[in-house]
Amino acid sequence: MADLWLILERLTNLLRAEQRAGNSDEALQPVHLSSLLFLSRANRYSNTPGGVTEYLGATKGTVSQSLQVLERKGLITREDDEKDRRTAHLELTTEGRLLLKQRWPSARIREAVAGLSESQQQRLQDSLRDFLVANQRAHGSRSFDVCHTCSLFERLGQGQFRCGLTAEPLARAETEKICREHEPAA
Amino acid sequence: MADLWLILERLTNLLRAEQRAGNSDEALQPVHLSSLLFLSRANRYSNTPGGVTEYLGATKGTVSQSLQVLERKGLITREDDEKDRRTAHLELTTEGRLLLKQRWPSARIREAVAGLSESQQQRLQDSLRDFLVANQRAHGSRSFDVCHTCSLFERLGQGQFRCGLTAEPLARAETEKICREHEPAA
DNA sequence: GGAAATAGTATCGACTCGATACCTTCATGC
DNA sequence: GCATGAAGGTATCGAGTCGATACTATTTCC
Repeated sequence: MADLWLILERLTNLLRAEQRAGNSDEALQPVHLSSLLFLSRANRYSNTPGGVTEYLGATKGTVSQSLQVLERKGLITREDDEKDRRTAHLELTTEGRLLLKQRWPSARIREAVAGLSESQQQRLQDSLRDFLVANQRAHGSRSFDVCHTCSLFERLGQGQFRCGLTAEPLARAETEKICREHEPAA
Repeated sequence: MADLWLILERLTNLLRAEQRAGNSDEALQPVHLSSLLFLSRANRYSNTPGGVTEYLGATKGTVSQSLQVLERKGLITREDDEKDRRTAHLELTTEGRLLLKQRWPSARIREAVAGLSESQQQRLQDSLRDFLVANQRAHGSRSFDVCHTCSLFERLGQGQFRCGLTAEPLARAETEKICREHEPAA
């Protein structure tokens, strides 16, 4: 299956080039866009510098710098955690949200996907998910999936939900967000 | 199909983190690895600074610098073109070939793929190819495929081949390489 | 209450990256 | 021919990534 590796390689270069393109005014790097995207969907356990670090797979020093850039540009805000004073929670500003909406997904990617039939899109999505799951199994890496698909997610009935890890109640909106502690079902 | 974009995004971050990891001695950036990979498979029309530039989708200035780094590290050599004195052909040194062999594809990616069944692998490969073709159709971007699958490739019989674009004869080994001028069949 | 783990920042050097300016060499028109 | 423009590259600048190392402040564990 030597070809598969080549295709994966070509795909990443292509998507990355796509992310870099269309940077009219602000000089946003791919990593900035990815960070904004992650933060816009991360739940309260994950929207921290550490969460972004795990998601991107970079070192915490590097991510710390990138987040400072985003803050300086007015795209995110930082709010100290109430309980753990070492960390902080990052939220997109209105400006950050607008920028993300304009830039992601890129027009070119959107058009390329639109060029596929419904069934091709579904097959692509399923295949990629297979791959992510295989990678997660092989290396125990984080799955970074939405809260309510987690094996630790608990339905208490009457529209009440709870996280089995922290034992804290979860608001409905929260259950749709990405969690860094997500455990896929066996 | 909002999920598909998210998965693509997650995949690129993952693959990129993979490429960055496992940099023991040499501090090779993902872009360096991609360049080496491309050059190791590019035919004589494509193993130039311009070819790498198109493949990576970066600007020629940026690529020029990266190639200087690779040359300084002794991973590639440069040989002036005989006919067009403006350009040069880049080849991997023995050291470059060895390094590429060790680092690509990364052990983690290999293991993740190995965790998929034969049919899953095939489906993934087909799906990704669909996507690349769709992108190529939507934007007329280069397909960067191997010579002998090109619509301009000509079989002259008796093991003789020719490029319909340059009208030059092609050695058998050459027909297996990647060409920047590749045109997919309609 | 002290030691160790955790979350993050500060700083350094090599490198990416886009933009701009520039240099050769080739192609085209006349 | 020969000028003009196009094409392929390099040089340089500034902002930013990136890993490594060192550091600070908090929390957790015993």
